[in-house]
Amino acid sequence: MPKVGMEPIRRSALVQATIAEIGAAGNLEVTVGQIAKRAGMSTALAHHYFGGKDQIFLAAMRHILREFGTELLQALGQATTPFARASAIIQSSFAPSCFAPATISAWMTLYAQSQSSVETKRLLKLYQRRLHSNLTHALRPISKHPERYAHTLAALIDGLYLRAALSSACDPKDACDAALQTLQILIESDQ
Amino acid sequence: MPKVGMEPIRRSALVQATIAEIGAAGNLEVTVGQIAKRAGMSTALAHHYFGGKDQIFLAAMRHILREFGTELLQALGQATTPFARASAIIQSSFAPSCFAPATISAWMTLYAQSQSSVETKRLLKLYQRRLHSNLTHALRPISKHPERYAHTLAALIDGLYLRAALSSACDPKDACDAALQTLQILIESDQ
DNA sequence: TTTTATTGATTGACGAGTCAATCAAACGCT
DNA sequence: AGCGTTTGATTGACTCGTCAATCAATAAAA
Repeated sequence: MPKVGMEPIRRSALVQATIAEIGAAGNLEVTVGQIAKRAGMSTALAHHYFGGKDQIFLAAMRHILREFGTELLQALGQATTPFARASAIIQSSFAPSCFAPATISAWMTLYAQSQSSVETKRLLKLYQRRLHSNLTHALRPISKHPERYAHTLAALIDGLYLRAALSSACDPKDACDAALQTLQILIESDQ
Repeated sequence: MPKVGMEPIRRSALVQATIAEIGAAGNLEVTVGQIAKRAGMSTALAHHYFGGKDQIFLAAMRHILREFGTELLQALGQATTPFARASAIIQSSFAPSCFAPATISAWMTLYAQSQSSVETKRLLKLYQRRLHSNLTHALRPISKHPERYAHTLAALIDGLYLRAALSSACDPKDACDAALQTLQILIESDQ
């Protein structure tokens, strides 16, 4: 029953299916056919709307980044003190949604692909810049070295995420606590 | 000119070629044909010695891990104080050899692949366990929370490496300094 | 003559992207 | 309301390329 205005629906369905399929596979070895099937359409249609496999993957990456961005923004909105802002950034980074299998796989492939795809690298840098800038802004009123500590904390968040995501032994809660504690220590250290 | 005892030479050549090829491509989209060509032999021979593509990749990963391990061991041998040991671990993690394009790509694919390959995951966990245990051992005499700080520092190292490796803006030296400084702060914090 | 090294050629599978064709809604005209 | 036309949606079938893996054959040491 072909109706008009299918494009946004189809695109969104494909993005969702891509994320789900990446999550199920654990890596990028996912065919357009699989994605299209999960999204309930033919491969030809997927190509019709996205042009190619790369475009589909990039759209999925962008979707995840955007979702994370809005979540973070919301958390920041509720924070009143600078310290609360920094805490909110950390807590958002370890929110349950960041640990859905599909999200983890997407992040890992984002890192891996950024070596060979300029557009992927651009996306990754965008995320890193935002995180850094948010942290710097939060730390400025309460630290003597906002830039430097922002860099350290950003890296710490990424590293803790990596460990929590990849080793089932270590859970998100612990990672979050470790980051928060380090924030505390860093701030106390330059009183 | 078929001689006897070619196996170790061929295997080593293939591992080298694999790393070089991964580095050139920036990801795992590398064919057995490319690897074999670079190593100066036919694809059939590569299969003959390794059995399959996966085995070749795993051998390359193991090689990188082993190389890193010996480098670290050597640095640790020259350290006399506990603090020097911790510093040595950090400095080894940011040694120039860790930033060769091929090594970076291999690390990233290691993370990405660990989601879908149990053997790769095993390798990654091995590295993480070693790093953690080395750090704990170094920190025990100089910190009240060796385990906890080891975890934090290990994550910090990974995170800083990630950023230094992926963004050309931020170089290994800065990353190393940031880690060393954080080590200092952590230790001072529980005096 | 047995074992090891070596490869060219081949196979079989898989997957991205294309195309021509179909179908139905919307649109415009009378 | 009736009728042709355009436009977007949709797909099955197909092409073309790639690549992992295999095999049979050759060559030279041992």
